[in-house]
Amino acid sequence: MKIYKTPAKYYFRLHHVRPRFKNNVENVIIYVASIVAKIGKMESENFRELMLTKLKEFPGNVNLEGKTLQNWRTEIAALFGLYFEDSKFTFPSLIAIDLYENQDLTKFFKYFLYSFQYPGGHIKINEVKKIMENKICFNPARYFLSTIYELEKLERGNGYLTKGEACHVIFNDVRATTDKDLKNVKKIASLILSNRKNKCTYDLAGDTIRYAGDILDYLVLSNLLKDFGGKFFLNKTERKSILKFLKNDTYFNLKEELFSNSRKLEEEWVKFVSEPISRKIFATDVLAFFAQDEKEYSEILKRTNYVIESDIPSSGARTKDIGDFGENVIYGHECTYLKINRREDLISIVKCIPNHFAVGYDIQSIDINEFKKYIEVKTTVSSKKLTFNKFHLTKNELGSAQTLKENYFIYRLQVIKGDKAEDKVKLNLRVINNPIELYKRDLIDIDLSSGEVTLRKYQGEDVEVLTWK
DNA sequence: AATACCCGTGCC
DNA sequence: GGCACGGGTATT
Repeated sequence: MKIYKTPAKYYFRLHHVRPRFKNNVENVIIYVASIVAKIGKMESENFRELMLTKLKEFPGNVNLEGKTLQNWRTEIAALFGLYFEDSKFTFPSLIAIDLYENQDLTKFFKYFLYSFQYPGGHIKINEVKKIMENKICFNPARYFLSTIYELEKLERGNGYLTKGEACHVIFNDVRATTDKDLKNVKKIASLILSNRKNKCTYDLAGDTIRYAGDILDYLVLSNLLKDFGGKFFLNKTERKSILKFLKNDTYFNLKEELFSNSRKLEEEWVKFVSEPISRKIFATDVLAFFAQDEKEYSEILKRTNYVIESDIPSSGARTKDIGDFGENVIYGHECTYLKINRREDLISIVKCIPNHFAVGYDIQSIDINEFKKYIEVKTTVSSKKLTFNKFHLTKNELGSAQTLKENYFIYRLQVIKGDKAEDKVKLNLRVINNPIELYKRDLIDIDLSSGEVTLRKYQGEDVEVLTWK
């Protein structure tokens, strides 16, 4: 057994900020994005203080040192670009606002990886200089995807990458990291194959493969790769997004003046990272979570009236969109509930209300005792189950909650796609009835001016999502 | 001197 | 073996 080492003359070790919340990255990011998006523009000094307070409030952080919390604050900003400062104020980035508005972590990781590259504003200027001196111009997600794409061609569809290969053959080898136009991908792929043929192993110790491994993990979170026991394969239902990555030849323009101005560098970087968001180049196709391959996916697509394997009656909404998907699932849930309880006569009363009516709820429904229900559906998309306990109600929704009282319901639906290839999509539903009453009884918090709801003593009622059989 | 990514080290 | 705390250390 030989250990493959990157040849010394090609070796250049790249690094990025190691998040100190890897196992909980989705929860932390959605928490921070919600805070900064809600604050908007704020004087930097006040913002820093507020952010430290909020990070201390994050579950498990009460006893952390001030130094550690400062590290959280700055590293979240540096790596994920959720906010940036000018000389006086701190602003939320577009990537944070988009996450806050759409509650879609899968999409968030696509945007993050689409732009994440070297050189970039996520590391210190002296590190950037070293990277420039070595002529590195490297978008790791793009390069990993291209390599797997090439391996697929070479191996008749059986293309995958391991963390060791990603690190030692790509991430730390300048033949890959200086390969701006992907001219060497074929050679890199062949090298990986010859290493496999020669049964080479890789040094997997601790931090060595940490950085490249993180990128592969983020690619899984963004639904572009599937992890089959340490072998990372392209997700066949995400062809369109993968092709966008392969075609992405935009690199960060590191102007000379940025070398002496770290704040400006950070600002330009966050702008650059957010730019694809303003062009809205990614959207999450929830149906893609339910299929294992393209064939299954196109079958699901054909049955546009249905979601999952079940025959949920459709509201007629476009089921590919997350918000519409959530409404559709809840519509099906309500109808099924009536059917199970032999009140099929009431099903025609269940209706989705188009958004432009702005009534402050998504679905009007009815219970078996003919008690009217007005339901606002809040949908999130993530890989792991979120413990996130904050959500936002608009002015209309708050108004409806106030006037409709016990008839008003919030259905919080989590679409959880999993992070292993064998994982099946799970739906998790929590129901909150009459939020204003819960607020008056001090069981939940509602900031009436911003509409932010925080679940505290009361976390909502767990309900099994019903599917039409 | 303070700040903020960097990263050694110990813990699970 | 992977991960995160909090000190390390280069930069502001």
